[in-house]
Amino acid sequence: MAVRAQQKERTRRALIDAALGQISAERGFSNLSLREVAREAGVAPTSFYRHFPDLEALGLALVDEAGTELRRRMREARQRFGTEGGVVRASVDTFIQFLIGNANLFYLLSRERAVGSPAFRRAIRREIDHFIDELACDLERECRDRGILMSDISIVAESMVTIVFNEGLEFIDNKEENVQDVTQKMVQQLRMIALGAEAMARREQISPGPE
Amino acid sequence: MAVRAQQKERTRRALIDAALGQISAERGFSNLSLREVAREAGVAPTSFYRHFPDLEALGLALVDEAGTELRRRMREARQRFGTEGGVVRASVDTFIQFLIGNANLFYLLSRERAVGSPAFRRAIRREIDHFIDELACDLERECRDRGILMSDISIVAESMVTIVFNEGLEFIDNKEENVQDVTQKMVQQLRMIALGAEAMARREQISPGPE
DNA sequence: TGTACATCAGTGAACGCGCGTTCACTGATGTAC
DNA sequence: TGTACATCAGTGAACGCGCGTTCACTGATGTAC
Repeated sequence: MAVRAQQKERTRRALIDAALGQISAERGFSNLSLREVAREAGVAPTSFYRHFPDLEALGLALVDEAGTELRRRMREARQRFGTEGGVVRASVDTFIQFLIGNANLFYLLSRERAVGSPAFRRAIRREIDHFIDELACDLERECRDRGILMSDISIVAESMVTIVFNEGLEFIDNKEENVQDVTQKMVQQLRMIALGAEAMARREQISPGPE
Repeated sequence: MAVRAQQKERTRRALIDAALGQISAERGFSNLSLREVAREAGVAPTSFYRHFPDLEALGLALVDEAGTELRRRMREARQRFGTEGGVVRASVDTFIQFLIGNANLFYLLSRERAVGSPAFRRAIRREIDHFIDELACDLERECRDRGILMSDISIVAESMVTIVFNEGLEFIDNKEENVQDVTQKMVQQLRMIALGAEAMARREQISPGPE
């Protein structure tokens, strides 16, 4: 059973990698063709069906891979961090490394979030929500450790992720920008949000009721 | 010369409207087909070429229309505003009205920003930059009027637009969310950024040099 | 106003092409005894 | 260990389809005199 299963897995990977390799600034996932993917993977078009019922299923596999890989990187970063500055800076650095090394996985999570079949969009949204939750969790811990009060941490995390995804997309789109500048710009925007959240918490402490 | 030019313009509009009408949550601009657009517009496929050299040219026309329409709306809002709260709230309301009434134009400006030909992406980026600049201008005036100090207004404006585009995209994707909730969420996030920018300006006043 | 010619938006037929999907088949791998 | 059968990943031929694009043409509108 081992040999056959291994070979099957190898072909599956080849299909996934082929699809991933064909995504670019010009072509989104929805522009891929089954035949082209199979060709790139070095198998007959019909072989595709031994692994996925259709292209959408492959898309879901790609989204899963993208989310898993991004989360893995961030988890690593979290272990490194503590020694070299706040969560925010460490996370931004890791994130930028991710999008440089895995531009196409990142495309999948950011650009394709709002186009395609409902299942596809839902899958991406789930990955992003995951990502936001983990950031919120880190932020909460950081605030507790440093005695900072912040308002609505989950919204703060959401804003931060939005900013970082957007800036990241812009970065891999214009190759001329350099890493330091993007990092700095992201950090500045995130700091602004963090400061805003603290200011908001302070206000709420003074007058807790709205209006 | 009048009749012929009018008829030509009518057909051109029909093509533009047909293309716009075929954009949806499931299909981006890059998934449109020339024949389908022509069919929807009620002309022969070959007629398309009397108006645009290819689909990309039509895409550029759509982007132009989207940007122009959005700017027109915001300009109107700016005249209304002053009586009923800050720029931020007025802008958010107008923006939400725009994306409800022109979901497909909004799709074009937000979702398609990072996919397609370089010229296409550049055109969209230009429209968004326009939008950011106008917001920055409003913010600057508002700050001056109310004696508020803010750091890096153009970055503030950029963050705000990013947040609002992203939240807007999420909103038209999940129809179940209601307008008040989205408005409130957007305003909260924008307020956080504004407060953060003020806090940053205060810090810079105290210790002007970085590091 | 009438006439002769020019322009040009819209057309239908035709092209070659790549697509997704089906089907029956092959042959290596796996399993039972 | 050897044999007979089952499984199943990968295949090549074939299908019908919609696509983008070309071409020569039509006939209404526009222009010059």
